Amino acid sequence: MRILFMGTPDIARESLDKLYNAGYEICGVVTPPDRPSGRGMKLIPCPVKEYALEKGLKVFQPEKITNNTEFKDEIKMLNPDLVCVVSYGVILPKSFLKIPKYGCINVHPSMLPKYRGAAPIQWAILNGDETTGVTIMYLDEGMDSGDIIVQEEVTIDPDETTGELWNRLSSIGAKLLKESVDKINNGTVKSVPQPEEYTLAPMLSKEMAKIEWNEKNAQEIKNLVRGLNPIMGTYSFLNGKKIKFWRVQTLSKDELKDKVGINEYLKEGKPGTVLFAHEKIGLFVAAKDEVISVLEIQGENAKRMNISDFLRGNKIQNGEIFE
RNA sequence: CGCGGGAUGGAGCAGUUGGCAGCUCGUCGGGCUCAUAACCCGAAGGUCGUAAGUUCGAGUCUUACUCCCGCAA
Repeated sequence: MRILFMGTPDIARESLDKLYNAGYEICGVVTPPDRPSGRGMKLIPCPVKEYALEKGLKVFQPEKITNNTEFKDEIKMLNPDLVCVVSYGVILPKSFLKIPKYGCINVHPSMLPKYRGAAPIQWAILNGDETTGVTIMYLDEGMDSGDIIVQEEVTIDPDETTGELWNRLSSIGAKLLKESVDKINNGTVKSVPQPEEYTLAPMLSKEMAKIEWNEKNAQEIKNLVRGLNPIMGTYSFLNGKKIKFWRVQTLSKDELKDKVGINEYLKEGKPGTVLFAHEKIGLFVAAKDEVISVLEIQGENAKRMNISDFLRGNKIQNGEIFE
């Protein structure tokens, strides 16, 4: 079985590794072109390309796939039996999908048809879902709309971050992909069409990362923080400085009162107000309803650190306001 | 050569026009307390990222390098 692999990030790398180690012939690896990124605008190869180079696999980096006959001809020459796509980031045209004998299959980290699109893991956490999963499906011309081969559901821990869930789903995805390829290989594969009703998980936008204290309640803020960790982090301004929150917990005002006693801010602090700050106890900020306890934080030009370390060098007074 | 910030005891920070290296916390020893996010007394711990230069004298000024962070992608 000759497999052409297409993918970009680390979640894809794990799947590729699984197939490679299972002994399948990887006849080629397709990744997007290296783009200048990061500090200094250096060209940094994506994880999948890195892996492919390590293993001496043939790498293709087409600028585009639609209307790219040169690339399609190259792929036809490879004569792959199956194409496996994991987070490649581009919708493939029909003319490409028809090339491999067994078609193209995809690993999608959600329970399709829920969360079609670019950011299914992030949205599952942002929405505070209790479960999500991984789907292996055939690719068709739509976005994540093809027939389902297999799905596995997982529960989401209330404190789990996107990064943590991402890692778990990567492993499950790799496992399911390998099993699916096995079935295709021995001819026992079955698939069913997706139910009609679907939801989308669109790409995240930059603006989402700012905490709107007046609009979100404590649980929503917590979901935002863990949903954007470690993709971009959430931020808020304190005295004109951009502060990022990486990990927070929620608690009620009564619980905070039991912990630190009553003070004037706790009585009438508006959302965003620092209700209590102490290097040994923590940083507590008023949300619309309850209280946010900040556990991991990052100051301007600083690195991430736990709240105690941060408060040692950055004195925050009760009553200061995040906005 | 995309723009900018930073590197100072174990941790987080301050250090003014170059002139004995400081703060909070932690650590160790002692005291007080039923208790603590408590308090009191004492101690240890730094060749100030690396290399060179200016100077009587550099954490502080100049140059190069390494690593970290933010923006932008």
